[in-house]
Amino acid sequence: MTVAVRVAPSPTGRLHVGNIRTALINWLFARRHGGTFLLRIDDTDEERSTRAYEEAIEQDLGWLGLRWDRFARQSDRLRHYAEAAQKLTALGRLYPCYETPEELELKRKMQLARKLPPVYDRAALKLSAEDKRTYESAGRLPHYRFLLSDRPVEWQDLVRGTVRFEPGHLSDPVLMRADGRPLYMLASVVDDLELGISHVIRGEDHVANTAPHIELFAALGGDPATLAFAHLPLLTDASGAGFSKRLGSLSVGDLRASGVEPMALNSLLAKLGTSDSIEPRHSLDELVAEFDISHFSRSTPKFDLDELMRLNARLLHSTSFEAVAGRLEALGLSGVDRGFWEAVRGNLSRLDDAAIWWRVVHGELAPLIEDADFARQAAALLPSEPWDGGTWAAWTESLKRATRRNGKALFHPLRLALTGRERGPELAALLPLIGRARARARLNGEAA
RNA sequence: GACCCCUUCGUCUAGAGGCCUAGGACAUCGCCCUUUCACGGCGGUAACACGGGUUCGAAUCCCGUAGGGGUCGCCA
Repeated sequence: MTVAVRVAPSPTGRLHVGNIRTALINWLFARRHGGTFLLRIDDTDEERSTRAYEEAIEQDLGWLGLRWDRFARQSDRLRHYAEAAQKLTALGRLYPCYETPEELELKRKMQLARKLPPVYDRAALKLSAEDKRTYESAGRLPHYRFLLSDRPVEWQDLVRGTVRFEPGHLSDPVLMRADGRPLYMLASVVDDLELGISHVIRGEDHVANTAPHIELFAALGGDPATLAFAHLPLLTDASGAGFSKRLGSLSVGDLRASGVEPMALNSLLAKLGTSDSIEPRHSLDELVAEFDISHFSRSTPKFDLDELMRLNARLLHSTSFEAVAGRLEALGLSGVDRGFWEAVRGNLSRLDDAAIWWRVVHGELAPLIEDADFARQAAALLPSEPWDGGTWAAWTESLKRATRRNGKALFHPLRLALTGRERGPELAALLPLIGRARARARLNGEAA
Protein backbone atom coordinates (compact mmCIF):
# COMPACT_ATOMS: atom_id res chain seq x y z
CA MET A 1 0.00 0.00 0.00
CA THR A 2 1.33 3.42 -0.93
CA VAL A 3 1.27 5.69 2.05
CA ALA A 4 -0.18 9.14 1.43
CA VAL A 5 -1.08 11.45 4.29
CA ARG A 6 -2.35 14.96 4.47
CA VAL A 7 -2.40 17.78 6.92
CA ALA A 8 -5.36 20.05 6.39
CA PRO A 9 -5.24 23.32 8.29
CA SER A 10 -7.84 25.96 7.69
CA PRO A 11 -6.23 29.36 7.08
CA THR A 12 -8.15 31.09 9.84
CA GLY A 13 -5.21 31.67 12.18
CA ARG A 14 -1.61 30.82 12.88
CA LEU A 15 -0.62 27.21 13.51
CA HIS A 16 -0.67 26.36 17.21
CA VAL A 17 0.83 23.56 19.24
CA GLY A 18 -1.97 21.13 18.42
CA ASN A 19 -1.81 21.75 14.67
CA ILE A 20 1.95 21.47 14.68
CA ARG A 21 1.81 18.16 16.48
CA THR A 22 -0.66 16.74 13.98
CA ALA A 23 1.37 18.06 11.07
CA LEU A 24 4.61 16.68 12.48
CA ILE A 25 3.18 13.25 13.19
CA ASN A 26 1.69 13.03 9.72
CA TRP A 27 4.99 14.11 8.23
CA LEU A 28 6.97 11.60 10.28
CA PHE A 29 4.54 8.85 9.38
CA ALA A 30 4.91 9.62 5.68
CA ARG A 31 8.71 9.71 5.84
CA ARG A 32 8.87 6.60 7.96
CA HIS A 33 6.83 4.64 5.45
CA GLY A 34 8.23 6.11 2.27
CA GLY A 35 4.98 7.91 1.57
CA THR A 36 3.95 11.38 0.52
CA PHE A 37 2.86 14.33 2.61
CA LEU A 38 0.14 16.57 1.23
CA LEU A 39 -0.49 20.08 2.50
CA ARG A 40 -4.14 20.81 1.90
CA ILE A 41 -5.52 24.23 2.64
CA ASP A 42 -9.08 23.81 3.89
CA ASP A 43 -10.39 27.23 2.99
CA THR A 44 -14.02 26.46 2.24
CA ASP A 45 -15.06 28.82 5.01
CA GLU A 46 -14.73 32.01 3.00
CA GLU A 47 -15.69 34.25 5.86
CA ARG A 48 -12.81 33.25 8.06
CA SER A 49 -10.11 32.10 5.64
CA THR A 50 -7.44 34.48 4.41
CA ARG A 51 -4.46 34.22 2.10
CA ALA A 52 -2.33 35.92 4.72
CA TYR A 53 -2.95 33.06 7.14
CA GLU A 54 -2.32 30.56 4.37
CA GLU A 55 1.10 32.09 3.81
CA ALA A 56 1.78 32.17 7.54
CA ILE A 57 0.97 28.47 7.77
CA GLU A 58 3.36 27.69 4.95
CA GLN A 59 6.08 29.72 6.62
CA ASP A 60 5.47 28.04 9.95
CA LEU A 61 5.73 24.58 8.41
CA GLY A 62 8.88 25.66 6.64
CA TRP A 63 10.37 26.89 9.89
CA LEU A 64 9.69 23.48 11.42
CA GLY A 65 11.37 21.83 8.45
CA LEU A 66 8.22 20.05 7.32
CA ARG A 67 8.32 20.14 3.54
CA TRP A 68 5.26 18.99 1.66
CA ASP A 69 5.40 16.78 -1.40
CA ARG A 70 2.02 17.85 -2.69
CA PHE A 71 -0.17 20.87 -2.27
CA ALA A 72 -3.89 21.43 -2.75
CA ARG A 73 -6.23 24.28 -1.99
CA GLN A 74 -9.89 23.47 -1.61
CA SER A 75 -11.08 26.74 -3.08
CA ASP A 76 -9.35 25.62 -6.30
CA ARG A 77 -11.28 22.37 -6.34
CA LEU A 78 -14.89 23.52 -6.01
CA ARG A 79 -15.82 21.85 -9.30
CA HIS A 80 -14.91 18.44 -7.86
CA TYR A 81 -17.17 18.95 -4.88
CA ALA A 82 -20.07 20.02 -7.08
CA GLU A 83 -19.63 16.90 -9.19
CA ALA A 84 -19.57 14.71 -6.11
CA ALA A 85 -22.77 16.36 -4.91
CA GLN A 86 -24.46 15.59 -8.21
CA LYS A 87 -23.37 12.01 -7.97
CA LEU A 88 -24.75 11.70 -4.45
CA THR A 89 -28.02 13.25 -5.50
CA ALA A 90 -28.33 10.71 -8.30
CA LEU A 91 -27.71 8.02 -5.73
CA GLY A 92 -30.45 9.37 -3.51
CA ARG A 93 -27.97 10.03 -0.72
CA LEU A 94 -28.14 13.82 -0.79
CA TYR A 95 -31.35 15.56 0.19
CA PRO A 96 -32.45 19.17 0.46
CA CYS A 97 -33.43 20.63 3.82
CA TYR A 98 -35.17 23.94 4.42
CA GLU A 99 -34.81 24.55 8.12
CA THR A 100 -33.19 27.83 9.08
CA PRO A 101 -30.25 27.79 11.49
CA GLU A 102 -32.60 29.20 14.12
CA GLU A 103 -35.09 26.40 13.60
CA LEU A 104 -32.38 23.77 13.87
CA GLU A 105 -31.08 25.37 17.02
CA LEU A 106 -34.56 25.27 18.49
CA LYS A 107 -34.96 21.60 17.61
CA ARG A 108 -31.69 20.79 19.32
CA LYS A 109 -32.68 22.67 22.43
CA MET A 110 -35.96 20.81 22.64
CA GLN A 111 -34.24 17.45 22.22
CA LEU A 112 -31.73 18.35 24.88
CA ALA A 113 -34.53 19.44 27.20
CA ARG A 114 -36.10 16.02 26.74
CA LYS A 115 -32.70 14.45 27.48
CA LEU A 116 -32.42 13.14 23.97
CA PRO A 117 -29.29 13.35 21.83
CA PRO A 118 -29.60 16.38 19.54
CA VAL A 119 -29.64 14.41 16.32
CA TYR A 120 -31.28 15.73 13.15
CA ASP A 121 -34.77 14.26 12.85
CA ARG A 122 -34.74 13.98 9.04
CA ALA A 123 -37.95 15.97 8.80
CA ALA A 124 -36.87 17.17 5.36
CA LEU A 125 -37.11 13.65 4.02
CA LYS A 126 -40.86 13.79 4.48
CA LEU A 127 -41.28 16.99 2.51
CA SER A 128 -43.42 16.69 -0.62
CA ALA A 129 -42.53 18.36 -3.90
CA GLU A 130 -45.31 20.81 -3.11
CA ASP A 131 -43.75 21.67 0.28
CA LYS A 132 -40.40 22.30 -1.34
CA ARG A 133 -41.95 24.57 -3.96
CA THR A 134 -43.66 26.51 -1.22
CA TYR A 135 -40.39 27.04 0.64
CA GLU A 136 -38.55 28.07 -2.48
CA SER A 137 -41.20 30.46 -3.64
CA ALA A 138 -40.94 32.00 -0.19
CA GLY A 139 -37.26 32.59 -0.96
CA ARG A 140 -35.78 29.80 1.15
CA LEU A 141 -32.80 28.09 -0.38
CA PRO A 142 -32.08 24.53 0.70
CA HIS A 143 -28.94 23.18 2.28
CA TYR A 144 -28.12 19.55 1.62
CA ARG A 145 -27.57 16.63 3.92
CA PHE A 146 -25.97 13.27 3.33
CA LEU A 147 -28.28 10.36 4.15
CA LEU A 148 -26.46 8.09 6.55
CA SER A 149 -27.15 4.38 6.38
CA ASP A 150 -28.87 2.52 9.20
CA ARG A 151 -25.90 0.25 9.70
CA PRO A 152 -23.20 0.54 12.33
CA VAL A 153 -19.80 1.75 11.13
CA GLU A 154 -16.62 0.23 12.45
CA TRP A 155 -12.93 0.75 11.78
CA GLN A 156 -9.56 -0.26 13.18
CA ASP A 157 -8.07 2.94 14.47
CA LEU A 158 -4.26 2.92 14.54
CA VAL A 159 -4.31 4.56 17.95
CA ARG A 160 -7.66 3.67 19.46
CA GLY A 161 -8.16 0.14 18.23
CA THR A 162 -11.63 -0.95 17.18
CA VAL A 163 -14.04 1.99 17.08
CA ARG A 164 -17.71 1.50 16.38
CA PHE A 165 -20.57 3.90 15.85
CA GLU A 166 -24.16 2.77 16.16
CA PRO A 167 -26.70 4.27 13.79
CA GLY A 168 -28.98 6.86 15.33
CA HIS A 169 -26.26 8.58 17.32
CA LEU A 170 -25.21 10.80 14.47
CA SER A 171 -26.94 13.46 12.43
CA ASP A 172 -26.94 13.31 8.66
CA PRO A 173 -24.10 15.73 7.98
CA VAL A 174 -24.75 18.89 6.02
CA LEU A 175 -22.59 18.69 2.92
CA MET A 176 -23.62 21.85 1.15
CA ARG A 177 -24.69 25.18 2.55
CA ALA A 178 -27.70 27.10 1.34
CA ASP A 179 -25.33 29.38 -0.57
CA GLY A 180 -24.01 26.38 -2.47
CA ARG A 181 -20.61 26.21 -0.80
CA PRO A 182 -19.33 22.78 0.15
CA LEU A 183 -18.70 22.01 3.80
CA TYR A 184 -15.78 20.29 5.43
CA MET A 185 -17.16 16.76 5.22
CA LEU A 186 -17.80 16.85 1.47
CA ALA A 187 -14.60 18.59 0.48
CA SER A 188 -12.49 16.53 2.80
CA VAL A 189 -13.80 13.16 1.66
CA VAL A 190 -13.72 14.05 -2.03
CA ASP A 191 -10.11 15.12 -1.63
CA ASP A 192 -9.11 12.08 0.36
CA LEU A 193 -10.59 9.92 -2.37
CA GLU A 194 -9.35 11.80 -5.41
CA LEU A 195 -5.91 12.55 -4.02
CA GLY A 196 -5.40 8.97 -2.94
CA ILE A 197 -5.00 9.49 0.79
CA SER A 198 -4.17 6.25 2.59
CA HIS A 199 -4.01 7.36 6.24
CA VAL A 200 -5.98 10.07 7.97
CA ILE A 201 -4.07 11.02 11.10
CA ARG A 202 -5.76 13.72 13.16
CA GLY A 203 -6.93 14.70 16.61
CA GLU A 204 -9.56 12.75 18.47
CA ASP A 205 -11.95 15.65 18.12
CA HIS A 206 -12.58 14.06 14.71
CA VAL A 207 -13.56 10.54 15.80
CA ALA A 208 -17.27 11.20 15.47
CA ASN A 209 -16.65 12.55 11.96
CA THR A 210 -15.10 9.31 10.90
CA ALA A 211 -18.27 7.25 10.67
CA PRO A 212 -19.90 9.63 8.15
CA HIS A 213 -16.49 10.04 6.54
CA ILE A 214 -16.31 6.32 5.82
CA GLU A 215 -19.89 6.15 4.57
CA LEU A 216 -19.42 9.12 2.28
CA PHE A 217 -16.14 7.73 1.01
CA ALA A 218 -17.88 4.49 0.10
CA ALA A 219 -20.88 6.27 -1.43
CA LEU A 220 -18.53 8.18 -3.73
CA GLY A 221 -17.03 4.94 -4.95
CA GLY A 222 -14.09 4.63 -2.60
CA ASP A 223 -13.09 1.39 -0.94
CA PRO A 224 -13.00 2.02 2.81
CA ALA A 225 -10.45 -0.75 3.14
CA THR A 226 -7.91 1.57 1.49
CA LEU A 227 -8.39 4.35 4.02
CA ALA A 228 -6.96 3.97 7.50
CA PHE A 229 -7.55 6.27 10.45
CA ALA A 230 -5.55 7.25 13.49
CA HIS A 231 -7.01 9.57 16.12
CA LEU A 232 -4.52 11.04 18.54
CA PRO A 233 -5.56 12.22 21.99
CA LEU A 234 -5.69 15.99 22.19
CA LEU A 235 -3.08 17.82 24.23
CA THR A 236 -4.02 19.58 27.44
CA ASP A 237 -2.07 22.31 29.16
CA ALA A 238 0.07 21.62 32.22
CA SER A 239 -2.89 22.00 34.57
CA GLY A 240 -4.89 19.46 32.59
CA ALA A 241 -7.30 22.00 31.14
CA GLY A 242 -8.59 21.21 27.69
CA PHE A 243 -6.45 22.12 24.78
CA SER A 244 -8.57 24.80 23.22
CA LYS A 245 -9.00 26.61 26.51
CA ARG A 246 -5.40 27.75 26.80
CA LEU A 247 -3.03 26.02 24.41
CA GLY A 248 -5.10 27.19 21.49
CA SER A 249 -3.54 30.57 21.85
CA LEU A 250 0.03 29.30 21.83
CA SER A 251 1.05 29.84 18.22
CA VAL A 252 4.22 29.16 16.31
CA GLY A 253 4.81 32.88 16.35
CA ASP A 254 4.69 32.99 20.14
CA LEU A 255 7.00 30.02 20.40
CA ARG A 256 9.52 31.54 18.02
CA ALA A 257 9.43 34.77 19.95
CA SER A 258 10.20 32.79 23.12
CA GLY A 259 13.40 31.54 21.54
CA VAL A 260 12.17 28.02 20.90
CA GLU A 261 14.28 26.07 18.43
CA PRO A 262 12.21 24.25 15.82
CA MET A 263 13.97 20.98 16.60
CA ALA A 264 13.23 21.37 20.31
CA LEU A 265 9.55 21.64 19.46
CA ASN A 266 9.77 18.74 17.04
CA SER A 267 11.67 16.60 19.53
CA LEU A 268 9.01 17.15 22.17
CA LEU A 269 5.94 16.83 19.99
CA ALA A 270 7.15 13.69 18.22
CA LYS A 271 7.38 11.83 21.53
CA LEU A 272 4.93 13.44 23.92
CA GLY A 273 2.23 10.90 24.72
CA THR A 274 4.36 7.97 23.58
CA SER A 275 6.38 5.50 25.57
CA ASP A 276 9.61 6.85 24.05
CA SER A 277 12.01 9.00 26.03
CA ILE A 278 11.88 12.65 25.14
CA GLU A 279 15.38 13.70 24.19
CA PRO A 280 16.78 16.54 22.15
CA ARG A 281 17.24 15.58 18.51
CA HIS A 282 19.10 17.72 16.02
CA SER A 283 17.45 16.44 12.88
CA LEU A 284 14.08 15.30 11.70
CA ASP A 285 15.79 12.25 10.22
CA GLU A 286 16.53 10.98 13.71
CA LEU A 287 12.90 11.42 14.67
CA VAL A 288 11.81 9.61 11.52
CA ALA A 289 14.01 6.65 12.40
CA GLU A 290 12.51 6.49 15.89
CA PHE A 291 8.91 7.10 14.90
CA ASP A 292 6.26 4.46 15.50
CA ILE A 293 2.64 5.50 15.64
CA SER A 294 1.74 2.49 17.74
CA HIS A 295 3.72 4.07 20.59
CA PHE A 296 1.04 6.68 21.16
CA SER A 297 -1.22 6.02 24.09
CA ARG A 298 -4.90 6.74 24.33
CA SER A 299 -4.81 9.17 27.24
CA THR A 300 -4.37 12.92 26.92
CA PRO A 301 -0.82 14.13 27.51
CA LYS A 302 0.00 17.48 29.05
CA PHE A 303 1.97 19.99 27.08
CA ASP A 304 4.22 21.93 29.43
CA LEU A 305 5.98 25.03 28.15
CA ASP A 306 8.61 24.72 30.89
CA GLU A 307 9.44 21.24 29.68
CA LEU A 308 9.84 22.62 26.16
CA MET A 309 12.19 25.34 27.36
CA ARG A 310 14.32 22.85 29.27
CA LEU A 311 14.52 20.67 26.21
CA ASN A 312 15.39 23.76 24.21
CA ALA A 313 18.36 24.45 26.49
CA ARG A 314 19.55 20.85 26.34
CA LEU A 315 19.33 20.94 22.57
CA LEU A 316 21.42 24.10 22.40
CA HIS A 317 24.07 22.63 24.72
CA SER A 318 24.82 19.93 22.18
CA THR A 319 24.35 21.98 19.02
CA SER A 320 27.34 22.15 16.69
CA PHE A 321 28.87 25.42 15.57
CA GLU A 322 28.17 24.62 11.92
CA ALA A 323 24.46 24.30 12.65
CA VAL A 324 24.15 27.81 14.05
CA ALA A 325 27.02 29.83 12.58
CA GLY A 326 24.76 31.63 10.12
CA ARG A 327 22.20 32.47 12.74
CA LEU A 328 24.86 33.77 15.12
CA GLU A 329 26.15 36.08 12.42
CA ALA A 330 22.59 37.23 11.87
CA LEU A 331 22.38 38.07 15.58
CA GLY A 332 25.23 40.48 15.04
CA LEU A 333 28.09 38.25 16.18
CA SER A 334 30.24 39.03 13.16
CA GLY A 335 33.31 36.88 12.88
CA VAL A 336 32.01 34.40 15.45
CA ASP A 337 34.01 31.19 15.57
CA ARG A 338 33.82 27.69 16.92
CA GLY A 339 35.88 28.51 20.00
CA PHE A 340 33.42 31.11 21.16
CA TRP A 341 30.41 28.92 20.50
CA GLU A 342 31.81 25.92 22.33
CA ALA A 343 32.81 28.09 25.27
CA VAL A 344 29.33 29.52 25.79
CA ARG A 345 26.76 27.08 24.40
CA GLY A 346 26.49 25.17 27.69
CA ASN A 347 25.13 28.29 29.33
CA LEU A 348 22.41 29.11 26.84
CA SER A 349 18.69 28.73 27.31
CA ARG A 350 17.96 30.28 23.94
CA LEU A 351 20.22 31.02 21.04
CA ASP A 352 20.10 34.79 21.28
CA ASP A 353 21.57 34.56 24.78
CA ALA A 354 24.83 34.06 22.91
CA ALA A 355 24.83 37.81 22.26
CA ILE A 356 25.23 38.43 25.99
CA TRP A 357 28.49 36.49 26.06
CA TRP A 358 29.59 38.01 22.82
CA ARG A 359 29.44 41.39 24.53
CA VAL A 360 31.36 40.02 27.50
CA VAL A 361 34.11 38.87 25.18
CA HIS A 362 34.13 41.63 22.56
CA GLY A 363 32.17 44.51 23.98
CA GLU A 364 32.70 47.01 26.69
CA LEU A 365 31.46 46.34 30.19
CA ALA A 366 31.81 47.83 33.62
CA PRO A 367 33.66 45.32 35.83
CA LEU A 368 32.46 44.51 39.33
CA ILE A 369 35.37 44.98 41.69
CA GLU A 370 34.98 43.43 45.13
CA ASP A 371 38.52 43.98 46.34
CA ALA A 372 40.55 46.53 44.40
CA ASP A 373 43.91 45.48 45.82
CA PHE A 374 43.37 41.88 44.95
CA ALA A 375 42.15 42.76 41.48
CA ARG A 376 45.19 44.92 40.80
CA GLN A 377 47.45 42.15 42.00
CA ALA A 378 45.66 39.77 39.64
CA ALA A 379 46.11 42.19 36.76
CA ALA A 380 49.83 42.46 37.47
CA LEU A 381 50.25 38.70 37.37
CA LEU A 382 48.50 38.28 34.02
CA PRO A 383 50.80 36.19 31.82
CA SER A 384 51.98 37.59 28.53
CA GLU A 385 50.24 36.54 25.37
CA PRO A 386 49.66 34.34 23.39
CA TRP A 387 46.96 32.81 25.54
CA ASP A 388 45.39 29.44 25.27
CA GLY A 389 43.28 26.99 27.25
CA GLY A 390 46.04 26.54 29.80
CA THR A 391 46.50 30.23 30.55
CA TRP A 392 43.74 30.38 33.12
CA ALA A 393 45.19 27.54 35.20
CA ALA A 394 48.71 28.96 35.08
CA TRP A 395 47.54 32.44 36.01
CA THR A 396 45.23 31.43 38.85
CA GLU A 397 47.93 29.11 40.20
CA SER A 398 50.43 31.94 40.49
CA LEU A 399 47.78 34.21 41.92
CA LYS A 400 46.94 31.59 44.49
CA ARG A 401 50.55 31.41 45.62
CA ALA A 402 50.93 35.18 45.73
CA THR A 403 47.73 35.92 47.61
CA ARG A 404 47.21 32.68 49.54
CA ARG A 405 43.63 32.78 48.41
CA ASN A 406 41.86 29.77 47.04
CA GLY A 407 38.44 28.41 46.26
CA LYS A 408 35.61 30.85 46.00
CA ALA A 409 37.62 33.72 47.50
CA LEU A 410 40.07 33.37 44.64
CA PHE A 411 37.75 32.71 41.73
CA HIS A 412 34.58 34.63 42.47
CA PRO A 413 36.13 38.12 42.37
CA LEU A 414 37.94 37.24 39.15
CA ARG A 415 34.67 36.23 37.50
CA LEU A 416 32.96 39.42 38.64
CA ALA A 417 35.78 41.59 37.41
CA LEU A 418 36.27 39.81 34.13
CA THR A 419 32.64 39.30 33.11
CA GLY A 420 30.63 41.63 35.30
CA ARG A 421 28.40 38.68 36.17
CA GLU A 422 27.88 36.17 38.94
CA ARG A 423 27.74 33.18 36.68
CA GLY A 424 28.66 32.12 33.21
CA PRO A 425 30.79 29.81 31.11
CA GLU A 426 34.04 28.31 32.32
CA LEU A 427 36.59 31.08 32.66
CA ALA A 428 39.36 28.86 31.34
CA ALA A 429 37.59 29.01 27.99
CA LEU A 430 36.45 32.61 28.26
CA LEU A 431 39.73 34.22 29.34
CA PRO A 432 41.65 33.69 26.07
CA LEU A 433 38.65 35.07 24.20
CA ILE A 434 38.58 38.20 26.33
CA GLY A 435 42.28 38.76 25.75
CA ARG A 436 44.97 40.35 27.85
CA ALA A 437 44.33 44.03 27.22
CA ARG A 438 40.65 43.84 28.07
CA ALA A 439 41.21 41.52 31.03
CA ARG A 440 43.86 43.82 32.44
CA ALA A 441 41.71 46.91 32.10
CA ARG A 442 38.71 45.26 33.73
CA LEU A 443 40.79 43.99 36.62
CA ASN A 444 42.02 47.53 37.12
CA GLY A 445 38.44 48.65 37.39
CA GLU A 446 38.15 50.24 33.99
CA ALA A 447 35.19 49.78 31.70
CA ALA A 448 36.53 47.86 28.71
C1' G B 1 -28.48 15.57 28.85
C1' A B 2 -26.71 11.47 25.49
C1' C B 3 -22.72 8.84 23.39
C1' C B 4 -17.35 7.73 23.11
C1' C B 5 -12.45 7.70 25.32
C1' C B 6 -9.10 8.09 29.44
C1' U B 7 -7.21 7.45 34.93
C1' U B 8 0.31 3.69 37.09
C1' C B 9 5.94 8.17 40.47
C1' G B 10 5.39 15.83 39.89
C1' U B 11 5.32 14.79 34.11
C1' C B 12 5.39 11.30 29.61
C1' U B 13 4.84 6.29 30.09
C1' A B 14 6.24 0.33 30.42
C1' G B 15 2.94 -3.19 32.11
C1' A B 16 -1.88 -7.34 27.98
C1' G B 17 -3.32 -12.76 35.87
C1' G B 18 1.97 -15.04 38.78
C1' C B 19 8.52 -12.63 35.67
C1' C B 20 5.97 -6.32 39.78
C1' U B 21 9.07 -5.90 47.07
C1' A B 22 5.84 -2.05 39.57
C1' G B 23 10.59 -0.72 34.95
C1' G B 24 12.44 3.63 31.91
C1' A B 25 12.86 8.87 30.63
C1' C B 26 12.29 14.06 32.21
C1' A B 27 11.94 16.84 36.71
C1' U B 28 13.62 16.72 41.83
C1' C B 29 17.17 15.51 45.92
C1' G B 30 22.18 13.83 47.40
C1' C B 31 27.26 12.57 46.26
C1' C B 32 31.44 12.83 42.78
C1' C B 33 33.70 16.28 39.20
C1' U B 34 34.11 21.61 39.52
C1' U B 35 35.44 28.84 40.85
C1' U B 36 29.76 29.49 39.09
C1' C B 37 26.21 27.78 35.55
C1' A B 38 25.98 23.73 32.37
C1' C B 39 27.84 18.93 30.98
C1' G B 40 29.16 14.07 32.66
C1' G B 41 29.22 9.89 36.36
C1' C B 42 26.90 7.46 40.61
C1' G B 43 22.90 7.00 43.96
C1' G B 44 18.11 8.30 46.33
C1' U B 45 12.86 10.01 47.02
C1' A B 46 8.48 9.15 44.37
C1' A B 47 2.81 5.91 41.46
C1' C B 48 -1.12 1.25 40.25
C1' A B 49 -7.96 7.30 41.51
C1' C B 50 -11.65 4.94 45.03
C1' G B 51 -15.04 0.82 46.38
C1' G B 52 -16.80 -3.96 45.50
C1' G B 53 -16.24 -8.59 42.99
C1' U B 54 -13.86 -12.98 40.05
C1' U B 55 -9.35 -15.91 41.15
C1' C B 56 -4.90 -19.95 44.85
C1' G B 57 -3.07 -15.16 42.96
C1' A B 58 -5.10 -8.56 39.92
C1' A B 59 -1.80 -2.64 38.10
C1' U B 60 -3.61 -6.35 34.70
C1' C B 61 -10.50 -9.32 34.19
C1' C B 62 -15.85 -7.66 35.71
C1' C B 63 -19.28 -4.04 38.10
C1' G B 64 -19.92 0.55 40.38
C1' U B 65 -18.25 5.52 42.05
C1' A B 66 -15.32 9.78 41.40
C1' G B 67 -12.35 12.79 38.28
C1' G B 68 -10.64 14.30 33.36
C1' G B 69 -11.02 14.72 27.97
C1' G B 70 -13.91 14.61 23.41
C1' U B 71 -18.40 14.94 20.37
C1' C B 72 -23.44 16.21 19.56
C1' G B 73 -22.59 23.48 13.84
C1' C B 74 -25.45 25.71 7.08
C1' C B 75 -16.91 25.74 11.69
C1' A B 76 -12.81 22.79 10.45
